[in-house]
Amino acid sequence: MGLKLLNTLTRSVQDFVPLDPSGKNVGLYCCGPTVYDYAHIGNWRTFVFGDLVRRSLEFHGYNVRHVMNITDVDDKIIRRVKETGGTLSDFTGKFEKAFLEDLAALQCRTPHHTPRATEHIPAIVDLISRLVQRGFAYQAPDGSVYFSIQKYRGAGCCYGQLVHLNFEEMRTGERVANDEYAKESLADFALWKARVPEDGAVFWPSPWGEGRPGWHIECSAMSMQLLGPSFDLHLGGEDLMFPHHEDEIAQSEGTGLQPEGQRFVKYWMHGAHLLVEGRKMSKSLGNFFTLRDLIAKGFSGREIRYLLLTAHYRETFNFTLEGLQGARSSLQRIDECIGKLREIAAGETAGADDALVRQLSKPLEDDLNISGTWGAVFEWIRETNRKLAENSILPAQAASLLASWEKIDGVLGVGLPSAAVVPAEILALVEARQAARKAKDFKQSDGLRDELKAKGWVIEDTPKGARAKRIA
RNA sequence: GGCGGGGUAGCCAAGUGGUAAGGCGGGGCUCUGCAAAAGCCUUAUGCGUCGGUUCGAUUCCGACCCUCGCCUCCA
Repeated sequence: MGLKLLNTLTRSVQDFVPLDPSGKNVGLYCCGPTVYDYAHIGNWRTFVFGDLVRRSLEFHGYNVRHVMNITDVDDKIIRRVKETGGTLSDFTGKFEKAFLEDLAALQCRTPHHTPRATEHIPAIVDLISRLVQRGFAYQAPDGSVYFSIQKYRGAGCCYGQLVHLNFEEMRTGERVANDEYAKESLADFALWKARVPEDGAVFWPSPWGEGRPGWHIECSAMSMQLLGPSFDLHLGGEDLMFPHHEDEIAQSEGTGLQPEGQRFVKYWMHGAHLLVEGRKMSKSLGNFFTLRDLIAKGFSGREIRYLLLTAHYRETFNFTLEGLQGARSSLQRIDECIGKLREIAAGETAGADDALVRQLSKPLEDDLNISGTWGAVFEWIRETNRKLAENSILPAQAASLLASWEKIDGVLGVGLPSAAVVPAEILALVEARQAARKAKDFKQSDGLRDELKAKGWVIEDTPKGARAKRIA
């Protein structure tokens, strides 16, 4: 069975069929960060979701080309650069670096390309020029260039495919008024923003005068440059459906570069937002966390990743600190079982158990039902523990189970627990305690146990002897 | 006002027209000198409320209540 995904374009779960006639290569574009600050846990949910999509595609044997943009110029960035007094690249470089570090901490596979908007100004200008030539864009009296929804629609193109908006009934609130430049129509959006004094040193030359790219254009320019005018998948948070992705479709398909009958993007996917402690994240509620905040509280990227991956990507997820504690316990349960299998396998290798791999991965095929896969994983863990308890697993079987888990973990990405290396000093204390126990000097042995605990190691007395385990 | 998600045990969360996965937490047990660790077992006659369809509904239909998101900063 193949992968099925919910396509926002059709609002239905569809079989995933790549555009590539050979059925092998897949182009994947994930809307990346705007680097004006550290990404928060809500942002991370979406990026981890993107990683799950990529890993799922790779699990199914596709050769994925994964692109994630770095938006390093926008209103917020310009404002903050001005406040800090540094240069644009110094400012954005810091947050871009942090972003990539955090992405790695969450055990996300690194995208093959992470293009920066500021390094693609020529491609952006070319794209806008083409839209102007084709009559879909115009320069307004304020010098900015806008995309005309009306002209686009007039040419028989459809605007409003991802969300069903009734433009006649749209509320024209403050935000609209604030964004009013000199557009011909309210729905038009900026492709090129004319330079204003507040921009400081942030501007580039263009056929329409000095200025900078609008919000959506960099994604169109960079995705089409790296993946072609028509590619397979485009992902983002649900809030990006409108206007960001809707506008991307318009300006990308407005170029007319797509092959006959092909869309800019075949499958659009959107990840739901999260709540933190049951409430919408906000700084004033004190439930606004960056990844760094959570790591400072003692949680690992791996634990955070696990928690973010416990719920289906299209459901609002309630992220809590209590949940993170639970994630730690759940992961330990997996680690214990894998650790025991490793001891039994003792370096032996074997092929994966295909039936088991299929059983665990099957739910994921249905629009990434990861909860179903976790359910299957834990059922398998329990069954394995039962066999482990009765000593009925042979080394070759253990090796095969490990190989199977490795395959599944290729999608889940929670990693295999690293083989524990117990320092000699700790080992000596464990042995001393064993000797004391043998001599029935329990006062001494309990003292040694306390000493080990103080050093961060807990003794695990098993029928096969004592063993030290680091306290998480 | 328009559009779109949700309401399943103490918490998190799947799922199905035929009688509720899984995780955390709790409880019990095994092991142990005692513990700890680990493991096993257990934990919803019930799926927002009220009606309807049906042999049968948590699942389909209708109404209502509550909640969240988007409607030009947004993951």
